[in-house]
Amino acid sequence: MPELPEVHNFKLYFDAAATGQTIADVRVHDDYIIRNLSGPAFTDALTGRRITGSLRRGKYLFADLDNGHALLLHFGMTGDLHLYQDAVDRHKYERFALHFADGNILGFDDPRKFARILYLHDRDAYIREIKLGPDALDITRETWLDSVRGRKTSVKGVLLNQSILAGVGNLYADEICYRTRIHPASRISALSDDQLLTLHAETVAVMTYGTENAPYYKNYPENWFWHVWREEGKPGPEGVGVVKITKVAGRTTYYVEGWQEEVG
DNA sequence: TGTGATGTTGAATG
DNA sequence: GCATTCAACATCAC
Repeated sequence: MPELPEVHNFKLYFDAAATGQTIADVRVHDDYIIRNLSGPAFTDALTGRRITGSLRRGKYLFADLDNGHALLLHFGMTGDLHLYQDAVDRHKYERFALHFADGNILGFDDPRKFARILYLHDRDAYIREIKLGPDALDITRETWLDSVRGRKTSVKGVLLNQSILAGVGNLYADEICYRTRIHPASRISALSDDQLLTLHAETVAVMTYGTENAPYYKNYPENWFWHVWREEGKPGPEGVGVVKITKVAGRTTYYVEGWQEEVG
């Protein structure tokens, strides 16, 4: 689920469910995903706190607390939020839940346990520490060009690098490459400035479209590239080219041979 | 039964 | 120190 648009959706859900709420209790069922505190310490740190707001940057969602600290929610591959009132509605893979003073319960579900939950004393210091790049919705052309120049990796390797820009994941990266007709395995250094700017513009456009219209990947329009064209050897969209599956930057990658030309 | 999965990290290498 | 690559993480679903 969670690339930038999905996490944007989580933020909307979180704000409606949690902002302004006071945490009356925290129930931890499995503290594996809480990376810097034990379950009991996590409960101690959060109990009594009020949630004052949230900040999304890339795929990272930070909940701000009334003591100036913050709670990081990173959803990994399978993280999800679930608001409910009755304990019987708890989801099977809930790992912990915030119990609010008004009786509502916000569960954090994560079957695969790749999520990362951290209690942070200083949210901004943490963002600097992990060198999280500018949000993919906001990155300027100048910043993009500056941070991409001199790199030797693939186009897809750049798009997935959260220090260069935050928020693009594996599926959107393929979509962006398809739309720009750039082969994902092309060396970024082999692209012209025009191509780099096209890549930037399409990245922002796809992320913007996603946040506004398709916050959940299964709801994408039928003509979105990777959503439909996921079979090796199939003709590409509108009969152009042939769908190929390969690995780029360590991730399964779909592209259309004859439509996206590899350079460099 | 085996394989792959929307992500990140830390170790290894250049 | 920086850039890059890649296995590892834990578990489920097909």
